[in-house]
Amino acid sequence: MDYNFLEIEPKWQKYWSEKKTFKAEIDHNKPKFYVLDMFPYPSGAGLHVGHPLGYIASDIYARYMRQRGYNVLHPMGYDAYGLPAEQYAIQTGTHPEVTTFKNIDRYREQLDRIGFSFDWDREVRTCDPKYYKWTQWTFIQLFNSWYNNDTQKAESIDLLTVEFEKNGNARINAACDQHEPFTADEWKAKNEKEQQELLMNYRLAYLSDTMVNWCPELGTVLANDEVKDGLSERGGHPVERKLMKQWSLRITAYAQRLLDGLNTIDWSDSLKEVQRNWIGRSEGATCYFNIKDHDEKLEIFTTRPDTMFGSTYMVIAPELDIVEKITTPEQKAEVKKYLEWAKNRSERERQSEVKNISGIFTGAYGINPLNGKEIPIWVADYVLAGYGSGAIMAVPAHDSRDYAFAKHFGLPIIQVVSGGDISEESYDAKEGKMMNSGFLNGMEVKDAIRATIAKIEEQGIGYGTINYRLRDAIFSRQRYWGEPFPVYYKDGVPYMLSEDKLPLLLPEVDKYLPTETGEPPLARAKNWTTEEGYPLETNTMPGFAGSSAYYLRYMDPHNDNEYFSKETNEYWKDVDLYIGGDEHAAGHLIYSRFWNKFLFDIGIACEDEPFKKLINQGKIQGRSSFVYRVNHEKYAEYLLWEYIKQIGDEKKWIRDYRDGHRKFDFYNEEVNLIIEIKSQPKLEKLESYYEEYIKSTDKKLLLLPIADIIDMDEEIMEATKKAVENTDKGVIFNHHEIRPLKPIFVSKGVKDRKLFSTPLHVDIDLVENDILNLESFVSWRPEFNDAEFILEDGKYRCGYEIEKMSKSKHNIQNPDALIEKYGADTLRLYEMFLGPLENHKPWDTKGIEGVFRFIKKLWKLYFDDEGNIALSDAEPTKEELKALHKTIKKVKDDIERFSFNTAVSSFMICVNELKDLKCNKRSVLSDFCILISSYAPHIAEELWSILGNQESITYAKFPEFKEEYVKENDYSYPVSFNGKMRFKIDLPVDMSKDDIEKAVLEAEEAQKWIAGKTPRKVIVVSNKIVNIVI
RNA sequence: GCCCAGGUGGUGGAAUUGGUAGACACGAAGGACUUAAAAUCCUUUGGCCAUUGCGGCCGUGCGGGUUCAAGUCCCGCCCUGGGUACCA
Repeated sequence: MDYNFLEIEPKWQKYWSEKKTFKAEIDHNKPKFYVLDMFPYPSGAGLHVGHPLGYIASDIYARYMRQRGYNVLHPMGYDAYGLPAEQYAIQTGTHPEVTTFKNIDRYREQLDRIGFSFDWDREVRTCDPKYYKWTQWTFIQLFNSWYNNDTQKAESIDLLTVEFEKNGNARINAACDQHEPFTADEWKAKNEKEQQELLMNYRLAYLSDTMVNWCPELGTVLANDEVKDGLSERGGHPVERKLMKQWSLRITAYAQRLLDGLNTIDWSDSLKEVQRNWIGRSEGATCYFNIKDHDEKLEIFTTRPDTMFGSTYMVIAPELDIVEKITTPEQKAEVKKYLEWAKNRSERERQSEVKNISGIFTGAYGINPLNGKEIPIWVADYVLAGYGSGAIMAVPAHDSRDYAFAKHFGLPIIQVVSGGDISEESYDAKEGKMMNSGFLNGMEVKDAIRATIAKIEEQGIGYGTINYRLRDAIFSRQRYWGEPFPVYYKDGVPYMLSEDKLPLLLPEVDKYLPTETGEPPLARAKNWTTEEGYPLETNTMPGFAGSSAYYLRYMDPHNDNEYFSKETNEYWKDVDLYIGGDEHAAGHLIYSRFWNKFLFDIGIACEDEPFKKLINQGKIQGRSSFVYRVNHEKYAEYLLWEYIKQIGDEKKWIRDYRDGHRKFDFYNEEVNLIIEIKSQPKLEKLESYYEEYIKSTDKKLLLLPIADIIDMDEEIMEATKKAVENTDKGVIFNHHEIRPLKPIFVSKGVKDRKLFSTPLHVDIDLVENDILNLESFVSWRPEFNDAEFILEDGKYRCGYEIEKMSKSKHNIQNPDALIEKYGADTLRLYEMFLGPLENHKPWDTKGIEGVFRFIKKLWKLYFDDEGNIALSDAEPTKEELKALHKTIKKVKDDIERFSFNTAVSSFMICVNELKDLKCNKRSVLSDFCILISSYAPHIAEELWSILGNQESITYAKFPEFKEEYVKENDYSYPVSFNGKMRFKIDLPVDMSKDDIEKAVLEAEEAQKWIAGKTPRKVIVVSNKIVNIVI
């Protein structure tokens, strides 16, 4: 019987699906284990080989844990809202749901062919009303909550209003935009609208005028993590700053908890680092500086209060209102000009520009509270309005930006921390003793920071504080294809729908574009109002809304009364293993943690952190192939240059490309060489053109007519020749190597190829081992029918480069084709064998053959030469047991430390050994079958049934490792001399160190190296190594 | 600039706690079987020198150091990839 994966694989996929083998149900007799993949956005292109990488790894882990006796939850679903389907809808009128569902079907089909052990009964789609009902529900809860900094958790807004009635806001310490104190009476005096407006400052989901990233091209705002380098992450369109009324989530309230939580979870250091940077905590002090001749104070934030004595000027961000208030009449005009200029610079301009130093003096002076010195106040756009208070005390001696600014405008620089030279650059390190700093002198920086904070607190002019870079998450999108907000407006004030009205269904619209008046597409919906006629919100939620808590919904996906039941949540708790790409490090993974913490606060979720262990699988990159097309012009130049090298000293020659005319490509003192190219004067002008030029120069003229290799009219050619011959200075140069006008491709190794050819992507299917199939190439690109190929050793060798997989690069590897050729088991094993899961690695199909050979070898262990099942019930030999148990240990260890690639090689080693031992023992092969079943489930199921089992191998017990089978009597000691391994000697494992030393020194080989000398030292490490120092 | 990860044969990678560097594969070369091809099997395969066998020297980006012993630890550099950027 041959290994026929085309038959085996669909057979077992059908079996699993029919028997619901992977259905997970609460079972209190078993420990739970939750393995989750980041659910995919179903794009139109389908899966390529990079997608399943993480899914295969998580599937192996899930299957392994089932065999270890865990109750495994391993669900899959779809992140179904997204821009591509909407863009397609705008172009074609097709409802995004139609496109999305079609893509989902295609994804499902592809996923099914790889043999994943998902519990498909739990599938969720974010665009399903039954699902987004709970996204809307959570939004209502966020709206109805505020964050209490005293208790460090979200609390009900109703309790807050009760407190306002009683005491005003005096005793409330909230994460809040409201700083003005008010009394209970003042609160009660407010009308409904005013109260609502005030409460908006407290709510965790709030509506406000916010500076947003507006993308005109996409017609929507974007979150900070959706903008890269001033361009939209999707589509790469320009993004500008704009003030708009938008829903936001007060994620900043959770900044400290999001930071602290990182210490409790098992994520990679680099990923935690990304999150820490994104949150951007900095400790420092807030301090108020008096302004000379003004009642106003200037609030500043600094992380270096210790350097306050070194502050020689202050800077305010141009956006701040206080600028106008304090500017002196003399400076008014200048400042106004500057503010105007700063305002009109777009965000992208500001970012892409080489750091220009700009700023203007306001005429006002601040007073340094520690030494009473008057220091000038400047306006400059290197200070950002959005961070801290938008104003700084500048300490040029110890901050590089202040330093550059001070140097530029000639402001004083005073060193206050010793230990660095500030003549060329600032000394930013927090090390050294204080100087020029009054009461701080002689202190270490750390102590000085503490002392300064104590001092300003004592004087009541400041306090120690913490700032975060994290911004609130803007939650409105002006799009159609997203969750509608459960919000209506009464008198311009937003109210939540009652929960029994959920889900608020996404309405039908005639077009998916904004309205003529610029309103979002939902404004096109008919009767988009409540029953009472109040208008509904026309924005929709962003992509991260639906993906922020899908892992919780998997626990109880069909529950229409609750998000998920308490029972299911308390059983499944949190995700034990989460696998996905690192592109979500700053977006999804922060939002999810925030969302989860909020649900935890309101008592819905029982765990504070959602993802205990997280692994980022690396991207699989494509390996593009290239052919090198000769650029005729450059080639001619190259040949010419080679010629020059032959005739003389090339150093005297200059290559010139000026004016883009490329008339005088090479020249020296006596001669101009001209390469005549396509773009030349009209025929009638040509003769006079050259004659004029020739007259104007004393030099000799060497003309290279390359009409025979580029399109040059014969007449023009003649005219050119004539022009040259009319003078006595002209020479016509003909190079014998110049080739006819045809496309030319040079093989990779041809000398100086880079100088005259340009690489061109070639479809990877036309290339094998970097050798191009010329016939297929020409039929792929008929326009190169008459092309000439410059070969090496009779072959055309292609170049290659590792790049992102994409259609335009012709390097897409589709898993379907590989599954047809090798089967899903081989694909699974190969993707794991490629390298460590977390590495980015190039896809290269060369290696898949080796894995396929291995699978076939494994299959053959169960059969004799005639192809009949041949299994023996005899006792396994010592060697067979050793091979098996070595592998059991290795595979178990490797899976548990997520080293999937090394487990595959230990499978290979084991099969090689069993094959050499001609092992056909049922017990050994049976255990091995279980070992490999998580990696290659189809072949394992088939062999498992051949072994006589009736049930699926899914719940077979993972074999137990027995030390006794791998124990050896002897260990082969490597013996090294001065650290260099010289020979090996077999000695009993339990031999004493003294005896080992003796035995080694007496060994015949040892004598050669000792060479009569006395060893100075002998190091014996039991069952490891012996080192002799001579 | 700053932060993080990494640098090992022709290629992907292995070496888990400082203890035999290059496991396992790919590719390449040679051979067996075959009319031939495919498939399969066997041998060799880090570099250099020696080659009649024995062998020897060098070698984990570079330069130092610690150690009986360094791919692994420490110091200083170089390079690659990623994140981030007037965040005070």
